[in-house]
Amino acid sequence: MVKVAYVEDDPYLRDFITECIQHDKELELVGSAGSVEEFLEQAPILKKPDVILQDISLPGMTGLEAISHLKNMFPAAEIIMFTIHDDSERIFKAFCAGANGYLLKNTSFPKIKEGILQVYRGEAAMTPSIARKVIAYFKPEKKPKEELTPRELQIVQGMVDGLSYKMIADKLMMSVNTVCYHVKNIYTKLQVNSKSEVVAKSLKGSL
Amino acid sequence: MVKVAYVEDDPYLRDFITECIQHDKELELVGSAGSVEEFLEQAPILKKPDVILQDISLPGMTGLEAISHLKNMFPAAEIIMFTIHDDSERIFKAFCAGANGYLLKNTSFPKIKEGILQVYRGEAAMTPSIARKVIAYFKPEKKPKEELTPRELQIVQGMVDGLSYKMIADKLMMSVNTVCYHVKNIYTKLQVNSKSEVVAKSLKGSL
DNA sequence: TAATGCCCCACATATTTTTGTGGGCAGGTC
DNA sequence: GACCTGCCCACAAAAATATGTGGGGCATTA
Repeated sequence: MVKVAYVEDDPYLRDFITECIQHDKELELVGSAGSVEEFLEQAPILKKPDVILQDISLPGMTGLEAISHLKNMFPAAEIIMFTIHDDSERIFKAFCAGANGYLLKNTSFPKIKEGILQVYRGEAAMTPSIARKVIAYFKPEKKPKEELTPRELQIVQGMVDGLSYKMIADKLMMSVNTVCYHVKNIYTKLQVNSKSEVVAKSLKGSL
Repeated sequence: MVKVAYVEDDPYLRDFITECIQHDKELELVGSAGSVEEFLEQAPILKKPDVILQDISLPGMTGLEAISHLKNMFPAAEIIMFTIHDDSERIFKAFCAGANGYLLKNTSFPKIKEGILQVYRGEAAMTPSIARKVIAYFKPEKKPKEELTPRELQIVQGMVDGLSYKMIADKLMMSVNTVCYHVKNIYTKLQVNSKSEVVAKSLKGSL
């Protein structure tokens, strides 16, 4: 039996989901609250949940803010965000904060259960359209208007690696003067004025 | 009918999956090959696939290398990687290269079909254990053994923003000498020797 | 009290980076 | 041929960075 807790301020939805959980042979409802504060109050007397289904829009503390508190109170519990919000910012914040699931509220209960079992098994659970946004994060940004030449890209890589011009020169078998020559062209193309700006731009923009 | 193509060198698996596709009322097999090269040869005479199921380990060109070629040949097609490989490097590369699905080979055909329909709808499809690895990417790395002080963090932010020491000094209302003082401490704590290394470390490690 | 950590500042010097000028070569295009 | 692009190199000088030394103040802790 997977022990599940659920934090949700909409009483109708909370009743519906808790009923479904209680009637499921593989799940056990161990807690339910209309706000994070209420749930954290109950926490000391609850069986420890394996999985917490966590709404985001709540009175008082938001579901996102709740994550670190929940992780403190129940270190072993998996957290699934359950919400109408599908913006990348919230998705990103939830996963960074420690959630391992993110389901939209139009998800059927069988799919919710599937997600609960997935995170319980150490996997992740996402509504497919959320997954799409997650992997969009990895897609390279549009290239700068003026592309860097192969040699320039090598210089940039040396910068990112923390090498001085002398070290880049040694590595690429050229003179320090040639490094300076390429650096100047790179600065013009990227519209920057310092080495650290190149590094920052490179690491942020996937050159 | 969703038009599906499948590239797979294992003939038994290819036969099994193609048979399943051919017998499914919602899917239409429009192509099948034992290697990328073979598939690209057939391409001009194929109906354009909506979804390409793409193995990674292949004779000749790998499935990862194939992605850009496939995107060129079939710009509108969605690509699902279908493979035994579950390492983060291949996952990362596949999504960066343009895939929107990544399913492991132990996935049942009904789940494969579900993934095909998901990407066809503009969503993403991932085996849940793959999804876990994807969101692990967002988890903050462990903090450095020695934490930076509040003032040091402000200096680091100035570096990341591409500011010179003089500009950081102006912004934080201190002298350039004080900036140098803090920079020196930062370098010792982070075990680096240059500004660009701090920037790189900061952007890679979520200080 | 002393020790420690954080913050602040000055000065000095060596090294590195930034920017400008000048020169050359090779390959491709018109 | 002339022109463009990319690559290579040198020299010069100003600015920025890196590193060392010395000094001070304040708060906390033993």
